[in-house]
Order: sequence, then structure tokens, then C-alpha cells
Amino acid sequence: MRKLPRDFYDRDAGAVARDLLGKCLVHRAADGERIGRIVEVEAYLGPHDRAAHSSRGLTQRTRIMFGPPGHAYVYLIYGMYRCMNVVTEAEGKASAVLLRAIEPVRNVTARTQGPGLLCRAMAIDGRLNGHDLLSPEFHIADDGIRVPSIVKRPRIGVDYAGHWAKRLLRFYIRGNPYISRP
DNA sequence: CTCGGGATGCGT
DNA sequence: CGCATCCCGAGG
Repeated sequence: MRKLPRDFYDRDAGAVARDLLGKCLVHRAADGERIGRIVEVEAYLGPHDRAAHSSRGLTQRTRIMFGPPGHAYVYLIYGMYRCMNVVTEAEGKASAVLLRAIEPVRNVTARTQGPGLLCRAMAIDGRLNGHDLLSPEFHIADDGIRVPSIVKRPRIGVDYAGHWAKRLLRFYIRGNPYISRP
């Protein structure tokens, strides 16, 4: 397992999103190491992307998104679930990749289909917002698994974003049983 | 300060 | 389709 370097994240969010498929999310929580293979993601391109949180500008909530690449942007949604993003590109670009689904690998329950369930299964909470993903306790690693085929679709739940809602910025591994909405 | 709504998930 | 549950961000 090789931890992804800073350079991996310092690229276009779409490219990072596609390349994250098949990689392993590792969280060494208090009660043990949890690992899940990333099988579904969405790219959010920056302030010009009306579906992105950063399109509202730099706020207390989105400050991590405006920061340097390779950090976790974790936020609360609907008052009950967390969603985890990976910050991409240079500081100030405010682009990110939302992790939408993982396949259980180690110490993770089978209910991981969707960004909220993913965070619950991986024990990711608000304290991890802003966490450096090059750390030993929370990072993403490559174990050499190849992804055979990638499906591109419009992003989920962003109908308010006008023409941006139609962009094919959701990516998932074709045929994987852990996709949130095939 | 109020207030509307959300990158969700679950039950009906 | 309704609802849980609460922070965020806009507006007064």
C-alpha cells in the first residue's frame, strides 16, 4: 500500500476524481483501522461551478475547500450526515472531489453506498475537517488494483445548479455492487 | 436576529 | 413523497 503523494491531489479535480477510483481510504480510528476501496466519486470544479460549495465564496464553512490540496473537507448535511471531500488543485482554486461510495475492505460494515453512509462506516466526523491526507492515521493509498471501466454520469442532487447539473462529473466503477445509485 | 434550504437516507 | 435534524448563509 503506497500512500498517495501531495502531487496526486494537485491536479484538475476531474482527473483526481477518476484516479481515486480503486484507491483505498484508510482511517486509523480509536477502535481500529478501517479501510474502504473508493468506487464512486464526484468532481466539483471550483467557484465557477454552481454546484460546488465554493461557488458561494470563501466562508467559514468552505475555508478548507479554498486551502491547499490533499486535505479533507468534511461537512454536515441535512443535520445528520457527514460528507467527505478531498481538496484538489492549488490553494485558492477551491476544487474538490466528493467521496460517494466505498467497497468494504477492513473493519467496515456493508452499508457504505452514499456519502453519508460512507462517513458513518469509516467513523469520519467533523473533527476530521481540514485534516491532512498525508498523515498516517487518515490518508488514501494505492494497492495496485486496476479499475477496468469507468462510468460517467451527471452529479446527484445538484438540480439547482443550472447547466452545471448536466456535466458528467460523477464517476464510478462499472458493475461495482456498492454504487449508491446505478 | 430570523428563516429557507441543503453534494442524504429511510420509511411509507 | 415526507421527514429527521441543524448548520450555513443571506437578508433585515
